[in-house]
Amino acid sequence: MVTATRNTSDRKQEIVDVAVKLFLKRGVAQTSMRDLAKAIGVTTGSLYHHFRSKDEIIDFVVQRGAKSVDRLMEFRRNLGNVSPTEALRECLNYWLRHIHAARNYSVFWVREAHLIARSMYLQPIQKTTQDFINFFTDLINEGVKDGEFEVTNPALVAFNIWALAQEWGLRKWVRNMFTIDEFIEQQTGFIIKQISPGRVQANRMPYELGVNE
Amino acid sequence: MVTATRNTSDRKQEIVDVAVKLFLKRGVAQTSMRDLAKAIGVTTGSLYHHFRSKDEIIDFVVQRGAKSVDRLMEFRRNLGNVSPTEALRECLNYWLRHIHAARNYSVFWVREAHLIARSMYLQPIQKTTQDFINFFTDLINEGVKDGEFEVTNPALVAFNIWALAQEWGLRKWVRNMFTIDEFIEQQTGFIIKQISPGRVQANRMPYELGVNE
DNA sequence: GTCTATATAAGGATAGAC
DNA sequence: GTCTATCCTTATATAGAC
Repeated sequence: MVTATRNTSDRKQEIVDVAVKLFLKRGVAQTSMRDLAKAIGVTTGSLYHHFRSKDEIIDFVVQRGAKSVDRLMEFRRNLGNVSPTEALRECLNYWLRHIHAARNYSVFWVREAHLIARSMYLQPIQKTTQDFINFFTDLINEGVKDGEFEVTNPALVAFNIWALAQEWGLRKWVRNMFTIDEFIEQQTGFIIKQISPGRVQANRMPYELGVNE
Repeated sequence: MVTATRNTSDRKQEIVDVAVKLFLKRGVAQTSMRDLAKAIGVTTGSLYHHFRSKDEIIDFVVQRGAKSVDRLMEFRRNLGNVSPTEALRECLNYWLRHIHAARNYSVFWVREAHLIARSMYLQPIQKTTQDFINFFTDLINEGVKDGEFEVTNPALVAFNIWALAQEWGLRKWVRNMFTIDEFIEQQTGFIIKQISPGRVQANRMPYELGVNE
């Protein structure tokens, strides 16, 4: 460090960045203000100059993550008037890349939503999740109306997208198994195939359970 | 309570059961021995009579969860010589019902694997996950050999099964959206459709990305 | 087997010097 | 803006009585 003092917003940013890294690695509860200070190379006193409490740091991170679905919606609007299939492809690509690139910021707070359960954090987290499910449900419903998709329960597909994105962000072992490009390409293929019209004839169909019936 | 003292193994069981409930609800780190004692209606001194440490309680729970994949494999062996499609259907049904019924026991430690990261817990957790992925990968590969399935990357399908089961167990909001029966039936349909041979012709196929290519 | 009381450590937060 | 020093609370864990 060259100067004894620094720009406030720089330091604030640094605190948040390092905090997120530690939160993701060890969990929010297991990351103490002392740990955080040590990782940055300052003392706790300094931390409390920039943030009034640990909660305020957490809140800062949560608020940032909560904006991600808004950006997804904006992305979809900017696509303009494309077919539902193309919109779905593009949005899947956008979202999975977003989760991959920003996994430090976007994932930990979903994992820990219940652990840091206070209304202050829970409300934006629940809203974000709900917005996400609604967004993809609507998108798939458009395709159903156009006849491009055929699916009984669009919300379940939306849930599946949510689930696979979350797990991709959370689990390092998955990211070691596939590249992000493979992952996106094949998952997109799977999702599209799931909801494409036309029954796929399996060699046997031994049960009364029909597909999507 | 009728008697002042109780059977040791009963109490041990009770401690573990209540501990798991609290772990799932609030997280391991946020569950103190005081909380646990209070929830059971004893004092911490009593807890330490049955377990030498909090870690020993956690370990007990983790070990129990680690057995679940072994039972899945046993279930599959007992199915005998059925077609891969039927085996997949049955195993999916078995696993999702297991996760649903035992979600308190089977899910929390996967969520918190990184948070309680010590080699002592991590090793069985990683092994369990790996066994699970390998199990479904093998099962799908059988079907590919028989021509019942057609898929480039069976491990990715196995991952998807893992992901949707995990999220089902972890997220109450999903369980409010669907019944477990709906969930199993439709997810099974999705998975089978994903890996069934034959291209589904979408109305448009605007990209160079082929399905499973 | 369970209790009370307490040792010991760790974490959040603050006061005040520089 | 950062430091040192410290308060206060909570947590794990133990000792010893009943």
